Formats: sequence, C-alpha cells, structure tokens
Amino acid sequence: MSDKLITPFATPLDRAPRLSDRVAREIEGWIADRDLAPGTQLPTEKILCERFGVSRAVVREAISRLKAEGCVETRQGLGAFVAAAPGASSFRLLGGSGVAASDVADIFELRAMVERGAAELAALRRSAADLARIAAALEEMEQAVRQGGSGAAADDAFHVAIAAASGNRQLERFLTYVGLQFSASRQPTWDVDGHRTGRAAESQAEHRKIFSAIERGDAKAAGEAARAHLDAAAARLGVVAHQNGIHDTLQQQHGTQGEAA
Amino acid sequence: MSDKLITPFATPLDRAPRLSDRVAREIEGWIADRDLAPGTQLPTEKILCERFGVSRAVVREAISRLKAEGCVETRQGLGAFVAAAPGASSFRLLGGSGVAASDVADIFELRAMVERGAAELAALRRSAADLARIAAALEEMEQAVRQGGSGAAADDAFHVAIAAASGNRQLERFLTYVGLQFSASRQPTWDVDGHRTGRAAESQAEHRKIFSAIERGDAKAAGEAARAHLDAAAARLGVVAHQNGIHDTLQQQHGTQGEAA
DNA sequence: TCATTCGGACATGTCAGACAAGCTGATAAC
DNA sequence: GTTATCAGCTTGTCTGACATGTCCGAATGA
Repeated sequence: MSDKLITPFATPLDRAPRLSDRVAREIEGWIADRDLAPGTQLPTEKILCERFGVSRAVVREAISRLKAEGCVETRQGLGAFVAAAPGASSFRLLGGSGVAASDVADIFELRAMVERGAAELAALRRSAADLARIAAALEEMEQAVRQGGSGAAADDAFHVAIAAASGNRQLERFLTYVGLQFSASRQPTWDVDGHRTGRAAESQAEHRKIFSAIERGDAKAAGEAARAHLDAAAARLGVVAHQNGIHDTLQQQHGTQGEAA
Repeated sequence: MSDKLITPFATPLDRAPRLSDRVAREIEGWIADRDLAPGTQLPTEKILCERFGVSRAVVREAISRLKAEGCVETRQGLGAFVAAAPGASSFRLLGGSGVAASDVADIFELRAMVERGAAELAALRRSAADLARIAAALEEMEQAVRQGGSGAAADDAFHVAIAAASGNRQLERFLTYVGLQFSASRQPTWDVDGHRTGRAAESQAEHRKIFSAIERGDAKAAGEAARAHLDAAAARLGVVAHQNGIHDTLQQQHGTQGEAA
C-alpha cells in the first residue's frame, strides 16, 4: 500500500503562499472567532492594511474574495460589512486553497453519511430502470477488474446511479457535486498499481455487496455496505480517519473521546 | 400553517454597477460561450485591460472574484487558466426561486441523513464543553416552551452545537448552510400558534431525546432520535414526504417498492 | 553534438500614491 | 426648526513601478 497520502482532489500544484489568501483567511477566521453578527462593520481597508502590514491591493483582493464567497458585502462610501447570511448562498467543501489532511477525512466522513442514506433509500425505492442502470455500471467495473482497465468512469456512474435511485433529486445533486471533487481519488483504485495490489478487486467486491442489498430491498444492509465501502476507500487512500470512526465504535458505547488531528 | 418555504434572505440591495462586477460577468460569459476546456489560458491582464477599457486593478478584482468562484485559476509567471471543473465548485440546495414541494421534502430528507450522522458522531466524540453548549441551547428552548417565547434561535444553536460536537468541520459547515436555508421553517414551531397546538413542546421533547442519547454516548439512539426529529419536523410543517420514508420501512424488510415522484 | 547555465522577456503578485464617487454628520444659512 | 452646504470619512478606480515566478533560447562548457 502506498504510504503517501493522496488527496483526492486535484491539487493545483504546490501552493504558492499568496498574501491575499492569507489575509482573506485571517479575516474569515476573525469573523468566525468573534461570531460577528450580520451587518457588523469590518475595519476599514486602511486599518486592515496596517494590521496585516500589506498594501491596500492585497486587502482589497482578500475582501473581494470574501465578497465572492458571500460572507462580506461592501458599499462604497460606507465600508465592508459581515453579510446578512454568511455562507448562505452556496456550500463548498473546501474552504480556500490549502487542504488539510483532517479536512479530507472530514469530507470522506460526510460523504459516507450521505452515501449510506442514499443506498438505504435506493433499496426502498429503486425502480427496475434504476436497478438496470446500477447493474450496468457494476458490470462495466467487473470487466475493468478482469481486463485491468480503468473503471473510474463506471465507478462514478455507479454511485450516481444509486443516488438517482434514491428518488431524491437534492441528494443526487449533492452526491454528484461531491463526486466531482473526488474524481481524482478514484484513480489510485483503477490504475496499474491499483489492479496489482488488489485495490480494484477489493473495491469491486464492496460494490457488489451494495448492489446486492439494494436489489433485494434490504435498506439497512445497503446503507451499511455503502458506509463500509467509503470507509474502506478512505483507508485505501491512506486518509487518516478520526480516532472514533463510526464504523468501529457504533456498537460499543462510551468510547474515549478522540481528537481530530 | 405556512406551507411555503421562505428563502431567508433577501435581496442584496440594488447593486451599484461596479466595473469589476461587469468585467467578471463578461469574462465568465466568455468562458461559458466558447465552452473553453479546463486548462485553457485566458488573455493576459494587459490584454483584458485594453479589451474592456479599464485599469488593471479592475481586471484583477474581476479575476479575483472568478478565482473565488472556482472557475479560474492563476499562476504567477504563467497566466490565468480556466479551472478544472468550472461550475462544480460549489453546491446550492434550492435552485432558483420557485421551490417545488417535492424539493422541500428532498431537502428535509437529505438534512435528516446528515443530522443523523452528526448526532451519531457527537455521541462518540462530544467533549464536556460540547455537552455544555448543547445543554445551554436545550435549556433556552425549555424556557421558551414554558414561557411561550420564541426558541427559534436556540433551536438553531442546538443543531449547530451538535454538528460542532461531531468534530467534523465540513459537516458543521454543511449543516450550518442547510440550517440557514431552513431558518424560516423554524418559525411555525415557535410562534403563538406553535405553542398553542403543542408543536413547540413536541419538538422540545424530541430535542431532549437527542441530547440524552448524546450525553450518554449512545450513538445509535442519538442518530435515530435525530432522524425521528427531522421527520417529525417535516410532518409538522406539512411537508409531503416520499411514499417510502426511511423511518417507517427501515425495520421491515422487503417493503413494496414505491416510486419517487 | 549534447547538456548545463544563464539571462531576457513576459506573466502575475505586490506596493505606493492619487483622484473619483458615495455616505454621514455637523455646521451654516434661511 | 428646516434646509443647504461642506468637510471628512469610506470604498471604487486609475496609474506607474518594482518583486517574483516561469518559460525559452542563446551562450557556454564538456
């Protein structure tokens, strides 16, 4: 197994530490820390320049970014203000540019929850057409395992088909979005090394379990299989999970409270 | 009972036509129109300045915004490029203005999944401080029930505190985002009518169940209580759920397969 | 001939200062 | 007391310059 942590996200190269990024994050944290009420006025650009020791261009760039993120509004002649609903306009998984390892683990965990729910619903609601679509993706991956090809696209289609079978359009959209962020993470499973080390076959076995449960309408089993699949996928990628993963402590009560890295 | 889901927020004021906004939109449209492939290089800032007849500051501000939106990436010394996955950078729940009833049901369902997971994790990982925060919100709602006041803010704080106790920051951010979309829907529970018909007391009883399970570290019970709470909340709001809700068919296997609308 | 090194050209990133445009509040005029 | 005006703040935009990172080709060396 590769001991290197592969972030599932397409890394835009080694991140150059840009000043505006740093300032934007500082201001963002500043708002979050003090839990500033919507409408609260931020310090003026001049003050921010002095406080961070940067030029006005950098401060303006940082604020411009916060504006685009929806957590700050500015009005000429008045100043900058905490937006009425910070973060309300849309949701994005990765804040900013740098992705910490703990963030990756968190995202895997979040995704696992939703995939579990999707599989449960799919088991209850799947139509014949849904089943056929899921089965087709499964079969494509099966061939990829046998022939050593890449089943990445089919892998994606498999998960999307399950989401669609849930009958919940919002759920489908969310998982599609998350899946896009994870597109890079499917490669290690299906590349040459993935076939050699058995990652592909292992993943496919989990896929079969999920499909089987959905096919026979066993919601509970489908959900658990989906969660197990996501957990295993995270492990295959070397993502360090929280000390208290749901999968290994759900049964036993009162585990010691762990800390995220 | 208000069966309309009111988007919480409001119109961002009459937007003064800022140059950088205009330029940003033009560039965005330019990318969309030509359907530029990811990685395609954009014109240099100098060229954009000439083309739009503005200064470099404006162009930089516009590009900065596109960067924040995730559809453009820049690299010093090289240029600006169309991002790998333009448009897939963020997720928003409610499409457009008109929200179909089925969409609301879908969102409730999606939220229930994540809240269930959050409660499970909170039961496993909650610190003493987490418990105190959750308890404080619970107590505030308790007083609201007794005195007939509005516990909407505390209601929000309760759910956010549980999300925070999960130790998963991405999860917390997602639920905060979803909660914002639902802020209007908490009102019918806590207004005069809500107290009179017992909706507030009912909701509070569910809250107590969730807290109790989290407090004693019972992940499974916490998760189920959270899901039951969300389902009940949807029912109180008159949201028409799918024919096959998870809550009533998860135990019994092989229910008749329903069809999603 | 081939590999290495170096420097110029060009990109974005940052800095500094200035003016334009918009808002607020106090002052002055009626 | 009401209105008009203005001074002083803010953000928005312009301009010019330098810093830093990247590419590419020429000069250099083996």
